[in-house]
Amino acid sequence: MPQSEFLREAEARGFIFQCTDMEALDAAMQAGPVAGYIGFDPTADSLHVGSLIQIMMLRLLQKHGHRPVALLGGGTARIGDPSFREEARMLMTGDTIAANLRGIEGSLRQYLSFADDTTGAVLANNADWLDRLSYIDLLRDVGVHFSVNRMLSFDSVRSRLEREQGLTFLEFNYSILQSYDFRELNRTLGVTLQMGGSDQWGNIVSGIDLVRRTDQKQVFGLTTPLLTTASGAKMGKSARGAVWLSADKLPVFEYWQFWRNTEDADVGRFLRLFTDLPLAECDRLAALRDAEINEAKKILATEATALCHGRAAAEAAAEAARRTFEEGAAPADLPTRPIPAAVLAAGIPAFRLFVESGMAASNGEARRLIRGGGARVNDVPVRDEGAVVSIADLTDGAIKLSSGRKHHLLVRPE
RNA sequence: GGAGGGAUGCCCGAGUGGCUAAAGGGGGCGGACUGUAAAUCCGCUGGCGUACGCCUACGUUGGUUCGAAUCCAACUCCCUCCA
Repeated sequence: MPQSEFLREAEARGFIFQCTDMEALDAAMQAGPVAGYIGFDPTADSLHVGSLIQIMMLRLLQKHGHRPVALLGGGTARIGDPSFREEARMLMTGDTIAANLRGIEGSLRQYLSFADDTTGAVLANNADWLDRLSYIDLLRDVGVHFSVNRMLSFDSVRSRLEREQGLTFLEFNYSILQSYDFRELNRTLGVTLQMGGSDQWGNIVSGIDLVRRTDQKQVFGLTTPLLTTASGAKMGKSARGAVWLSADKLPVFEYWQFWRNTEDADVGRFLRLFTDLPLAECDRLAALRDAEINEAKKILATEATALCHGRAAAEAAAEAARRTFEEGAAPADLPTRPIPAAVLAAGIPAFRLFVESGMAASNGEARRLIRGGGARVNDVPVRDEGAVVSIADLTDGAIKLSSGRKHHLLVRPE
């Protein structure tokens, strides 16, 4: 049982999967502040829920008086991590990467304090050092410490070799660069801990070896479990794609809904991982049964959303959900879509309105939705495929469109 | 350099001349049940059109044929074995 505050809470909340040397790390954390880092690949212009456990881990680190370092892989993004991927990742251009870095930074700032003090978070970009590397120097300095035999034995590499897809030399080098990152952060920022998902174990251990061999220093690795939902699905996918942390890519209301729809069996685990609520409170909420657990889910949703988008936005989402689902009303804060008043005046077929408003991807999809009985206008099912919507359907200046039970939108003439 | 195998819809994967917008599964969407859960069951799942219909699609380009995802040729990429 660890003694340091950070490790104790991290363990109790379910953040820890494996540690390279729990006792020594525990001792180091009791002795003084530790700087720990996690790498984020800028593969999109926003992080998503799949990375959230890592962000929360950095947050926890900061809470207990240590320094979190977020490393953005601006350099390694140009290679792509082969770990457990079926195919080589697409190579990205510099412009794309730069735009992605900006988006990710915005999310990180929500969760971490970048204040200028001993626990202030630091944002690093490995492009700052990787871009300057000279190939020969790298081989002589770092390459000699890597055993190909050993690299081949890593699950991540082996699985790719056994597959038909193969593995390019480019990807094979990812682990070397990640190791180099660790050493670089250790040298410049005194970082002695790398954290990451359990799939990063091999890469993390490689970095630790490198630091020990070249700098004769002990550094640590700590991994989080791979998160799946209780029914086995990958965490972080919602009905409509990835659950983004950026409000530009996923409305706050949808983000709140994602957490609200957590499976019963996951409520306790998610409360502990993704909210700041005290453990005792998490346990109490998770113990609720049947319909009562819905209250726990609402708290989970509001707390998790508050961390990401701010308390006010989270409360607003909760209220919008309450009115939509518990009162069946059409509140003003549902997503709204403008439509030219003239179009509405002339009357528009319902299926077309669903397409225009973005509720359906094509006329065919909208028709199927109607045929399947899932389309509603102002909460009245659309029975007839040829039904026409017009000004007569305006209610309080808008028309409510629904696709299924959970997706609603207001169309407002302008 | 040589020999062989492969490329099918969002994904996996059948299909070896017309009955194929293409089996089956997964995923997704909708419905029922419920608690805005899970599990289960049912329907739908290329685009356009109210519809008999039209268009696009089985790696690329050409060809054979009344007719091709299916046959032929060349090309591209991937895999396996040999050198």
